Amino acid sequence: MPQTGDKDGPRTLQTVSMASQVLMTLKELDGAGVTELATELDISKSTAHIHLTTLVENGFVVKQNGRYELALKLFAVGEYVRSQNPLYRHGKDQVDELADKTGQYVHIVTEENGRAINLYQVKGDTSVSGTYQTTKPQQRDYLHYTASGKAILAYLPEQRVREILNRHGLPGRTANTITDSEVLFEELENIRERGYAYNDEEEIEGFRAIGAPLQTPDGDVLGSLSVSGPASVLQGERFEETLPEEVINSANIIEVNINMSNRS
Amino acid sequence: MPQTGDKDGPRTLQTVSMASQVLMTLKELDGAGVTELATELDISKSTAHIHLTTLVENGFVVKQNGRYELALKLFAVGEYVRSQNPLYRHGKDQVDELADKTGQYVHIVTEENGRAINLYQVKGDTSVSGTYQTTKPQQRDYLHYTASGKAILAYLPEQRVREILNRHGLPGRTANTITDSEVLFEELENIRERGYAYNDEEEIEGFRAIGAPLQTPDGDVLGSLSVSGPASVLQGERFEETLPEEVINSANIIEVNINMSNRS
DNA sequence: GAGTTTTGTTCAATATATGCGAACATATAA
DNA sequence: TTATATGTTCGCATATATTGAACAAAACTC
Repeated sequence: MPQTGDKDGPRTLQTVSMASQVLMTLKELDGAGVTELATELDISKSTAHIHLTTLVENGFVVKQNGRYELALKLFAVGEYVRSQNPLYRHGKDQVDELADKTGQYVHIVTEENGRAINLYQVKGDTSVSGTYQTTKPQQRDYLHYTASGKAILAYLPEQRVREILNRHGLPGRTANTITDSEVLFEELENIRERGYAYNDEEEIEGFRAIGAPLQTPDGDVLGSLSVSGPASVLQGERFEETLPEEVINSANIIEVNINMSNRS
Repeated sequence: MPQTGDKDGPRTLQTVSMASQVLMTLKELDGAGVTELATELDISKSTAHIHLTTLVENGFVVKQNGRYELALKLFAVGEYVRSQNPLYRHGKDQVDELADKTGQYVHIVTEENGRAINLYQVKGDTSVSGTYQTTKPQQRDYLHYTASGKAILAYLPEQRVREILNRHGLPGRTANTITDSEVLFEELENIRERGYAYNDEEEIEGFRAIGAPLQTPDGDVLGSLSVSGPASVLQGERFEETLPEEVINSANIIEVNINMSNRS
């Protein structure tokens, strides 16, 4: 059958799509052997083999003690991609500064294909130490249960928000996670009125956050800046006045930095 | 002709190799349009187009204001790859600590396909501020003109070192860069005797470094740990005694951490 | 803001690269 | 050692990638 029944929309190269799946499967499985991969993707061993060989030849996969694993080249490429990102380039210093000032976690987040990408994060020195950073950083990257994510959603065209919800849904995480789209839209309305977003233990029990959007002069969201920490610290006036102000301030500075760099 | 004249060694999927080239070309060009890419890779516009479309479908490329660029998904994948790396997992904390202690730059470096990969780096607070970090971090990643790189080469089997030299050569950077392979092999001998490597302005004028290998109990090199800073600071007893000791100490701790995690 | 050039996208046809299974090779287990 | 699983190579049939040409949409130009 030509171009398998998939309703892929545009015509695509199946071999390349398979190669992409191979990469993502190696990520899922933390590396794999030929047979394992073939089973997982439901292809023949020979096909799995030639895919892996090709990816090795191109440096995206390495064969390490008998297993095929994603290569560090991907890390190098990824670093390049981040370094090209304007939000990262012009926001990094402010993140460092804000983390210093607040002592909490500070993140710069952006959105791609409806998912959150953590461009840069720093742990201020009064924020939870002792709580170990899990090795798998929570790259679970939904937008609806973080302050950064909601700050982005709030300033995205409603149409796009609906698309994202259809695509990714609103999975729950804690008792406070917003899992109903009507509730979410009300929340986004509140965020727009307020100018920044709260996360009140919606992702992790005991963790709160404040997130402000980063926008272009004509109102497009580029991403967001957030501060997060234990609910015991982010509370009272600090949570309602001081921190929001500081986050907004830093966000404004980043916005200015970006605009400056766009003038020639 | 089946499998074009290329002497690729093993049989590979040309479509996938082309897709890889597309990705790397987008990196080289900092993004490109369809025609530009087609010209660069000497393929038809339609082929370039379907490749790009496929990579977009798979999330590795995004179309941003009319140009195709590498997607942040690659950054996310790259972060995952790094997080899986034992050297990073068990070395990061030591890097932070050593940067604190010395006040200089500290790097953890490893090798892949004969090139250096900077797994993690931190700038201690007394190291050059004012000198701006260039936006393109010097991911030029040759092994022969850095302390980290030479520390790795010194403990790699000579056969592999020769392969690497054949593959990548010994391009010069400063007046001090070693560009002759015989000189390099002598230097590697010295490093083995000493137990650590020096970089005396071989990469950047005015910059020195000290690098120690990170090895498994049976002598395989996993990577290296290095401290670097201005030649005006890295000099005298500090350069010859104190810092080497501190680097070696930290390196040993990392080695132990890794071994611990391999038991059971 | 019409005309012109460049760039992006779609399509049908054909040659060819891809995916498969079977056979062989190598590694691991019993 | 034999047995079992895993990895690798090969030839073949057929699905599929590449192409050029035609069309569409931008982007300049004046």
